[in-house]
Amino acid sequence: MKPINIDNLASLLKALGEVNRLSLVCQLCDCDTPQNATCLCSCCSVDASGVSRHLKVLTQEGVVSVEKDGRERNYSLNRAYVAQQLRNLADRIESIQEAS
Amino acid sequence: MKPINIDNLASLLKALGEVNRLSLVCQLCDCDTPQNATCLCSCCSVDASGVSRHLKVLTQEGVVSVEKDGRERNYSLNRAYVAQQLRNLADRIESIQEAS
DNA sequence: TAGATACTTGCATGCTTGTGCAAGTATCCA
DNA sequence: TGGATACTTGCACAAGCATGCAAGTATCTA
Repeated sequence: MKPINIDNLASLLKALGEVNRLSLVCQLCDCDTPQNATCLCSCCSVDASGVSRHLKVLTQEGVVSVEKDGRERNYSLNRAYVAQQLRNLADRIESIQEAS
Repeated sequence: MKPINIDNLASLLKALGEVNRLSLVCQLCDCDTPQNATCLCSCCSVDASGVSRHLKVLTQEGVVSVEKDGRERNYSLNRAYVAQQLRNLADRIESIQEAS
């Protein structure tokens, strides 16, 4: 079983553990193309500056990626990375470890 | 795909997204028998009252279960539940949704 | 019964975090 | 060039959260 870096994992989970940020992630789940910040504003109850800040946190944690296009920033979900982190923890939780 | 209740999931992730709480969870991962609070104190850098409060949060979120035995409380990880929640989100994140 | 052990809880404190507003930067287009 | 659009950032503020200490409750044991 892979070792888990608790600090890193905790900050990823913390990033996902805020309602508006999780809403942003779920919104991006449902899109097969990158979305800009204005579009993403519609799914959560904060103003544009709040969304900007939430997206910054998600970017820093590797949850989303940004691509600049003119005056827009297009965000896409790092599906494989986030899913892998979650599954890694799920695996660790479900299987009793060897004391090794 | 199962619908996800964002509020509930966010509070579960928030509960897991604190370093000391995640340490407690990882500690419980490695135990095949319930552990009491004193024993769990060793794995995180807070005093007994802090551990007590963290375990309370984890209990309220369904992450762990308590069983009282005399003056001790024995905690065990709700492995199936937590793993399922994490995998459910991972599935949702990895598969592009139908607009349906 | 008295003291020890296991855990919880009230209180105070300091740090972090989410938020809106207003101002700022960058880019587009007429 | 000048205004509109897209996004970010500084500031202020309120609320939330983690923490230790000290006191409290519950249970055990000598």
